[in-house]
Amino acid sequence: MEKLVQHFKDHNLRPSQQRMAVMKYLLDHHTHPTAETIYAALSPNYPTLSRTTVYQTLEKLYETGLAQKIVIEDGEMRFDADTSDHGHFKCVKCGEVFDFFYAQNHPFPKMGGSFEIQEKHLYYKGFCPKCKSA
Amino acid sequence: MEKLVQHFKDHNLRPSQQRMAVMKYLLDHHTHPTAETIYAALSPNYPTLSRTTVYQTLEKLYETGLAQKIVIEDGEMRFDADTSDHGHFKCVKCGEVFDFFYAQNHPFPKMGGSFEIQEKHLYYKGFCPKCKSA
DNA sequence: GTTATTCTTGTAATCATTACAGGTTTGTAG
DNA sequence: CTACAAACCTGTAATGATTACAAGAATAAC
Repeated sequence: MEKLVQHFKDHNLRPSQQRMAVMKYLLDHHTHPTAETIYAALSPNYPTLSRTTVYQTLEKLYETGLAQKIVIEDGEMRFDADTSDHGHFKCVKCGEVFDFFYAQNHPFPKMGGSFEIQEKHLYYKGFCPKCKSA
Repeated sequence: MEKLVQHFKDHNLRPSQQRMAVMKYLLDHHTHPTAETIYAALSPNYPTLSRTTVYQTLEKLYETGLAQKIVIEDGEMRFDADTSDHGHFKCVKCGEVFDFFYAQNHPFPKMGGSFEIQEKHLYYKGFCPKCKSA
């Protein structure tokens, strides 16, 4: 937790209640939540919390590298505090998003020319085990 | 073109002027356009064309396998008539989306458990050669 | 303690996409 | 050829996630 506070300070961000709460939620729930989900979850404990704050906080977390944005469906931006190299699987039936991991040195297609890659995203869509058998 | 007409008929879809025009646009322009882009491009030639028709048509093309949906940024659904296995690179500066291809047998991470994968999406974000040098 | 900066809040605006209802075209069967 | 039904297209209105904005609150610096 101290590392979190320090990370915020290193980026000229204050470790406010709201920011810490959002970040803690992301660290505790590896469910790739949307801003709305986080807002709904925190709202009871932070009655004055604003949706806008959640959105702004998530954007800051993304900008400073504490979280990654996951865009699989249009109009549904999810966030993940695990910024390590991994992929996502979204079940088209239940909507749940699963992580899947691979070797650090897994070979990914290279790009010809002088493209400068900053982010790499890999995701699958289909049926999760539970929905497949149902 | 006859194949197109046949494909439509095979899926109980009529090869209407509008559908053919949208499909032709996708085949002629490998720029991963959005519905709005296509609408703007076709509108002059089809003055009565409706945005809704473009949206509905693209959805049909997706459903019948004539096109794929590309979601990289939230709120920006793009379409690609090339449904073969390939990745996309989006330049964060100019916004252009580039294709990149890889071997058919390129190894992709497998998923443990009994997940049923229907779609695979790989994309990168960064600077394209032009924007990088600028 | 005062002042400036950063944060948070709530409401209003945006904008891509979808829902809907009515009119139009196309295919089919007599 | 005619009429009915199904599929289509259109325009407007609604939706819903996200962002803009302005004002008040908290925090840091001096």
